[in-house]
Amino acid sequence: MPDIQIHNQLLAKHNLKITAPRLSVLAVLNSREMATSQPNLEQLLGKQIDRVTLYRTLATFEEKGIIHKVMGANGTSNYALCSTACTQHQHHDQHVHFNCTQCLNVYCLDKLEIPQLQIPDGFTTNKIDLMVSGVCNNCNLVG
Amino acid sequence: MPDIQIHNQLLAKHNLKITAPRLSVLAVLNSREMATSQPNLEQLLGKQIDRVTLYRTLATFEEKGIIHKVMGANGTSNYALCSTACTQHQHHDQHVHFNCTQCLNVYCLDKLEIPQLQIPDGFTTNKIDLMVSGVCNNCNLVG
DNA sequence: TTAAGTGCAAAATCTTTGCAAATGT
DNA sequence: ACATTTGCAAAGATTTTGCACTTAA
Repeated sequence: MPDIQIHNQLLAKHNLKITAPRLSVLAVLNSREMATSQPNLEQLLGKQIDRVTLYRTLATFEEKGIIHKVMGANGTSNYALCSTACTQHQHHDQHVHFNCTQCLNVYCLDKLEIPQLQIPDGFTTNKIDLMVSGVCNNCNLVG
Repeated sequence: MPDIQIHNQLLAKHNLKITAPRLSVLAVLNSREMATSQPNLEQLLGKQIDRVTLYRTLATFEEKGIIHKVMGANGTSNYALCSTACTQHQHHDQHVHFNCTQCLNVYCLDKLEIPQLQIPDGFTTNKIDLMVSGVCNNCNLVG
């Protein structure tokens, strides 16, 4: 099935109207195998979408569970398409992320599970983020 | 030894002049056993320090290795005094943090070590942040 | 004395809000 | 037709920069 149809269905499934800006955000995110920062998205989308609409689109998508937000080590938000396992109420994003300090890309290290932790009594856990910072594969090659 | 003397020495050790704003920042950070957000610091310091000076003070302290910055799950910066083990070039902050989604405080869970990870070939690791989000001790009692 | 540090004002960013026009269903 | 969504403009918030005045050493 072509991507465009998948995206149409995805929007329809969440009672969102199928509009050009939304489809272009999905297309860009789908084309990248890593989480993409907001400024980066803006650049990739060019004038296909207004800056404000991008903010609102990302917020809506996150609420609906279509994408999830990963915080970079520098405090910027990065966005990636959710796997089908994500729902509106529970994101399945429990793997390690890697934030390259040079290209700023955020990689999902799906292979690495987040280890079990012994949280102190009285504390309730909702989410665990494990972010490794350093230099990625690509940037190490380039030098 | 009284705190003020310790703080004087700390500043002197890093070739920083001993000034009122810097001492008040140290005093506040010292009085709190958890990492404190920038807006929170501003509030706690009141008009003891200009907002811009606070930004600059925190930046200087971080460079010198006097404090370290912990990113909250929502992307805001939180600051805490470094243990004596921190140097300018290497922060020893390799423990788990807990970010309460209600009071927004960031706790250092010193007891919990960050587990060893098998990072993929070609990637270089500089820093590992493990942030648990949820509801803390206190807020669970009140809530 | 003098280099470092501070505070104010102002610029540059980043993010949100209000509202009229456009658009999908 | 009508509620949703968009884009612009403008407000708000956050962070940085410039520069003259102050202060620690």
